[in-house]
Amino acid sequence: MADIAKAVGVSPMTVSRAFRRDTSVGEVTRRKILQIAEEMGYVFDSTASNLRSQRTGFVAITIPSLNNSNFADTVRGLNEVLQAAGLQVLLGYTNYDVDEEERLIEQLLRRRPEAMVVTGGRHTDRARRLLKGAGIPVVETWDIPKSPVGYTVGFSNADAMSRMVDHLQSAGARRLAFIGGDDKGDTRGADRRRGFVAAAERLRLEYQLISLGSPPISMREGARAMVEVLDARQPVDAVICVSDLAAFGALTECQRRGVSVPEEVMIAGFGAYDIAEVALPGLTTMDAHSMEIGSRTGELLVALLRDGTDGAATKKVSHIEPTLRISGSTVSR
Amino acid sequence: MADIAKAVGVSPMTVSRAFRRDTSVGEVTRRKILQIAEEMGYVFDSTASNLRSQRTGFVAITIPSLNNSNFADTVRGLNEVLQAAGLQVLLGYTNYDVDEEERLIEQLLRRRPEAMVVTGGRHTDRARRLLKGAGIPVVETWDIPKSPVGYTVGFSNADAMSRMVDHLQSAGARRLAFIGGDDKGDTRGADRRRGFVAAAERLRLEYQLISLGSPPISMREGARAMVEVLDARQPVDAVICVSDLAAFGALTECQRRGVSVPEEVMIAGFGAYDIAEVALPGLTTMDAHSMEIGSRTGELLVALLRDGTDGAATKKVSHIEPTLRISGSTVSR
DNA sequence: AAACAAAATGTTAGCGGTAAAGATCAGAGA
DNA sequence: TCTCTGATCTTTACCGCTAACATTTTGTTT
Repeated sequence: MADIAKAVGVSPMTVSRAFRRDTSVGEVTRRKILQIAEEMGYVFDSTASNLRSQRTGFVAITIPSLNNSNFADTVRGLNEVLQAAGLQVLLGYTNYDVDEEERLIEQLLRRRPEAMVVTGGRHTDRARRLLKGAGIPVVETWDIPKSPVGYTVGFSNADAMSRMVDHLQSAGARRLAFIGGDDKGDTRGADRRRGFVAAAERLRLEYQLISLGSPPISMREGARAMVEVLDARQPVDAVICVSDLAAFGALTECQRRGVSVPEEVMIAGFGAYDIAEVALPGLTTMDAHSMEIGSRTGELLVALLRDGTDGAATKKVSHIEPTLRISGSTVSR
Repeated sequence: MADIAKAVGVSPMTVSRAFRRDTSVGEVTRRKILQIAEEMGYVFDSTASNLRSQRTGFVAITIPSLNNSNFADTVRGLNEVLQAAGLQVLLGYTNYDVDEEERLIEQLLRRRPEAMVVTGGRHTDRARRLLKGAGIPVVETWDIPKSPVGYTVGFSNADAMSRMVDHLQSAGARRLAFIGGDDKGDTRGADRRRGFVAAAERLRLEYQLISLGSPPISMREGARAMVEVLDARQPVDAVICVSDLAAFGALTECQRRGVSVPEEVMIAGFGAYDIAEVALPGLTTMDAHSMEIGSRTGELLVALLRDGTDGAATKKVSHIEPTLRISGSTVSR
């Protein structure tokens, strides 16, 4: 900046101002400064700016896995809003592990983000302490924790699954199976299972639980679990899967065996992946509005960072109600 | 740090040292410093460290879309390697637009990343200038550009598609169709089409090109394109799609109409998405090793950043040969 | 005990921007 | 003509850490 200042014949401070929109610099001067800067191949150095102004323009987010298109959609929704507002997303990847999450949160806080987004409501004590002590807005997504750290943008996985069971019951299913991962790490999956069990008992339906390995659950594993279900002694009327990927795997396994869906067995998924719409028959699923979770979080943060935390118009909890999408895999036309 | 130094009774420099592993601090002192820091709720400030040491630990990457699971896999592979090496990925999202890419590259360079990864080999002149002038390792991925900016980790999309055409010809196809997006932005898609056309002409096969809208191409659009193909006057033996998603859409459209695959029409995709393996019949596809592109890029960068650019053992171009995965959609069992 | 090497710690001076407050200047109004 | 105001620009100091170099402490050898 000093070099540019010398070349243009102004003070470095004026050059600094020229690179920001909000400040008062003569239009002629600004243009000349930017032009000379471009000619000199100068690229503004945010690291210095960040330090002095104590503002980084970072928003950090931790997600379990980028592999999962639901979370990828959330990141996409978030990034779209934040990138437009000039904020840079810092992405961290916990691999469904709360200890890894804690490490990651600390790493990310060192970068002095202006806000922090985490997936889910379960964290280590130290992670909670770090988040609370950071003095920045914190948003927990994809869940409605009992005792949230800060803001929440999400829904109840248990309730959503409960509604799915209601649907299957009204579609005529009496004997159910739930295909999901183990409890370790994936709280959302575990919540869905809880919701399933609660609803099945409430409605006095027979049910069984098929547990796969650790998440993320893929299509192949869904197919593998369906083998187990179909080979079991007691028959089932409907299978609910933690995700549409598993559900699609289950569906193909049925087709491979000539088991007709939904006549002999109904199949439901979760997440409204593309595959649910395109599969034949279409998969009944619960649309959690993954992308909207991200964009709503982004909008919340942009508002908070613009107006300050004391802005009146900020609810602590944004509920995003999942939408049940009924399709051919649970209802025959 | 000054506060901690006072509390422990050492100089701030020693505190600074205690937070880094490489430096010489007495084991007792270090432990005490870290303990007091934890008690005081201190979180290391990277922004200051970055400025003074002129090292940020950032690696920036631009990708067309996070929506596309191939690119998401690449980011995952990259992030896994870099996160393990203590580097933080800065993600930017170009939306298949070179002007947006240019803006993004400038934004990212302001953060002073230590390396930059871009997708594809087509950039604006200014973007090339920025990349070359940044004085950091640059890697272009998912392509083998004629005049690369720096390093390359990728493959020839045209050659890969050409091999796919060879396969279909040897499987008996004589009349082909190619389903892809328009040329704007998606160079990889355009390259695949070029490869298709070249191979079809080399083998003297009849062919037609079906163009969809702008990328990313989804399953639904694949189905829509297949309608066009099946309704057309001239029949085809085989359809090649730019991606497995479109191919799966095309497959379901065939099933909806009772057109048997591969007997009446063969279908091939690209990208080795999960769906290719699980679909019934399985989709013949070209595995571009998306995740390996990311992890290889990560390893290259870690090596470069450790040993410096002048390290002898660094080839400029890493070719990752795609693997043809033949499945039921092009060969009947 | 002297001599020396290695390990541990301290001192000084920035890294490249910008907050805060002050200085200058052109044009408007009295 | 003079004051005043807002726009434009400058001065000064410092953000929180660490490179580079200086110094002290500890341990080892003869």
